[in-house]
Amino acid sequence: MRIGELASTAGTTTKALRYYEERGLLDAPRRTNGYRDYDESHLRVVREIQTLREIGFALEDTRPFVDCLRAGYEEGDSCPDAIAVYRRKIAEVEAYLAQLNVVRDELRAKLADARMRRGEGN
Amino acid sequence: MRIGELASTAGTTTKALRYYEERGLLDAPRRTNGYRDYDESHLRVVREIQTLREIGFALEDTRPFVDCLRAGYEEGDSCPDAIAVYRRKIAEVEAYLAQLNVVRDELRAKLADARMRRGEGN
DNA sequence: GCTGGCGTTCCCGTCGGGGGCAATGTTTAC
DNA sequence: GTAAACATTGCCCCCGACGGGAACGCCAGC
Repeated sequence: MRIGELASTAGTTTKALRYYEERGLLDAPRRTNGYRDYDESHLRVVREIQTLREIGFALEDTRPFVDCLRAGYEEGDSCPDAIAVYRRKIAEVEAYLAQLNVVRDELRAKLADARMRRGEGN
Repeated sequence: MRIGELASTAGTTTKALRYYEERGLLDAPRRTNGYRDYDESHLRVVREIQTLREIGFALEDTRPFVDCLRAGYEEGDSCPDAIAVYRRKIAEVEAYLAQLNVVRDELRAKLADARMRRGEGN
C-alpha cells in the first residue's frame, strides 16, 4: 500500500510516517516510480509506535520495541531492551508522580496563604 | 546594578534576563551608555519568576505575579489574577496526576505481561 | 489531453529557554 | 595606556514531533 493508505488505516498522517522513516523507525521500500510501498508489517510497526506514544513514550523510546518487531517477534515487548525501557519508564513516572505531589501541595499551601493574607478566611 | 551582577546574584544568566525583558516580564532602565540598570525591585521580580518556574509554571503564567509585584504589592500572589493562576495550576496538576497514575498502572501491567510471556514468573 | 488527487522533496514554523558566536562599545584595574 | 572583563545588539542554532505549504512528478478517469 502507499503512504496515504497506511496513514489513514493507522489513523495518522503521511507527515508522521515520513518522520518515522527519517528517524530510522520505519523502513519503506520504493516502487519504480519512487512511491513508498508498505505492507502489513509496516502497519504493525506504526501501531506499536502509536500505542507507546499514547502512554507518554518519547519517539526514541519506541525504538527497542520497533527493533524487536523487526527482529521477527510477535510482540514489540518480547525483547530485553524493550523490557528495560518499561522499567525505566515506570521509574520515571513514579519519580514524576512524587514530584508532582509535592508541587500540588506547595501550590495548595501558596493559595491558602495568599487567600489568608487577603482576609478570605472562609 | 548591571545585567551581569543581577544574573549572578539571582543565579541565572544574562541571556535569560534579556529573554524575560523581550517577553515583557522585566523592564530595564538604561544608563546614558545604553547599559541596563537594575535595582532591588528587579531582583525581586527575577526571584519570583524563578520560584514559579521551579514548580512548573510556564513563563507566561508568571506574568500575573510579576504584574502584581510591579503594581507595588509585597508579594506576587497578592492579586486576583495571580490567585486565579494558582487555582488553574492546581487543577492542571491534579488532572495530570490522575493521568500519570493510569499510565503507571498500564506500564506495570505491560511489564508483568511481557515478563510472564518470557516465563519470568517469579 | 486535461483535471484532480495522489505522490515526491525541501524548507520554515511551532514552543520554551536559552547557547554560542560576531562585531563593537565601555568600564575597570594595574 | 592598555588589557581584561564586562556590556550592547543581532544573528543563527538546538531540542520533539511533527504541520504547512511550495514546487514538482505520476497516474487514473473522462
